Amino acid sequence: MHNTLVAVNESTVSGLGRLARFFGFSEVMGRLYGTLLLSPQPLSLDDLGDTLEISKGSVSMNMRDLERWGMAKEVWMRGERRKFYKAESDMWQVIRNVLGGREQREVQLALHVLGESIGKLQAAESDLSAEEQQLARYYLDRIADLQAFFQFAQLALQAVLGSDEALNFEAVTKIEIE
Amino acid sequence: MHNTLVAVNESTVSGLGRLARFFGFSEVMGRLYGTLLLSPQPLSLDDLGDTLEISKGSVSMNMRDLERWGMAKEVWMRGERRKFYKAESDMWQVIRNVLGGREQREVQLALHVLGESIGKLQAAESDLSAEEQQLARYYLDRIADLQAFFQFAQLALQAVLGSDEALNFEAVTKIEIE
DNA sequence: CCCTGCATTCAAAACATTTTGAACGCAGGG
DNA sequence: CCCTGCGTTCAAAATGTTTTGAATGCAGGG
Repeated sequence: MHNTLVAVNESTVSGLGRLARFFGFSEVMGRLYGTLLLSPQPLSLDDLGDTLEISKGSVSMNMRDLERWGMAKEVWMRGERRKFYKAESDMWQVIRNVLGGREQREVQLALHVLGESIGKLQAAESDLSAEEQQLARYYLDRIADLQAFFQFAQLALQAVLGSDEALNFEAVTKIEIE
Repeated sequence: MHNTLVAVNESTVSGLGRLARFFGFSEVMGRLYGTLLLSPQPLSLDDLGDTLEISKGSVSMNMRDLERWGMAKEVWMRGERRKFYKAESDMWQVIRNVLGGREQREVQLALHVLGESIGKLQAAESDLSAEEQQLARYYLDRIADLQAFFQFAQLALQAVLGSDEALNFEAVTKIEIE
């Protein structure tokens, strides 16, 4: 195949590997996604393993993750016993999958823990010495800052996730940070 | 110290450790930041090492990173030979430091590489067989999608970074994704 | 009901990252 | 000019993660 096509393919695949790492996925996942994205035809697990020079086992496991995240889909090829995959090429869909799954969970967990901490500190107030009360107030201030950050993140996520086709930033234009 | 204060401290510190991992930093960085954030007084390297039960070397290296990212600052304590640190408690400042440094670099690098790929494909077009030309067009479509994603990310980053005190999402309300 | 061609699993190996602590360097005090 | 107390460095060790490939499972064809 032509030089240029190979070079562009490689730099795109490794760029997507990099992007995957950046988002906390494995690099191989990104490379598999890139390979599928640049293939007009669906590819089998063997195709993918041969192209990227990784073992069957690794392909299998990483493809499972790609499917879990909605980044690739199985395609049935008539007359074929093997599994074939194609990339989910709607970027915004992929982004929504990731944000709506992992990131949203993180934010909600954080807000839950912070809320609990505030509750505990308020409930314990009468048990505390004067010195401890002062520290408790200090903690409450810091925790309120963290809470504001995560609340903002939650609103931003909802703005992205709340739309069907496109992102809707108008929903967050109202947010004010003092 | 009171039970509740200890518990809240621990859950906040480990939550910030988790958040740090999430953003691609080391967990210890997050824990150091959390410890400083919840301390009304600046802390020395030894204080930090004792509190978190990590070695001097690790404290030293991680604090260097925290400083590099503008998450902690050195504080001069009169009559003290040791270094003391306090957390940068303005969350939005911290966020801008991280987004403006690491993330922005990533996005710009990606846009650069994608632009180069497009250029190469266009320049090579006349060298390609009919079949290769078809593939090149396919590549150009996929790459244009990636480009749109990163351009969007760039605009979003600029909206966050362009403001002094607060975030300004109005700057991105105009963006349309088809 | 066996055989074949795949996909999946998982323990071990390879690899990568983080942590440690001993050695070193440096500044300030005496 | 040495001594002390601290910070930093860095190679080795500990730990964590990813990859591999042999074993296993499973479905469909004959």
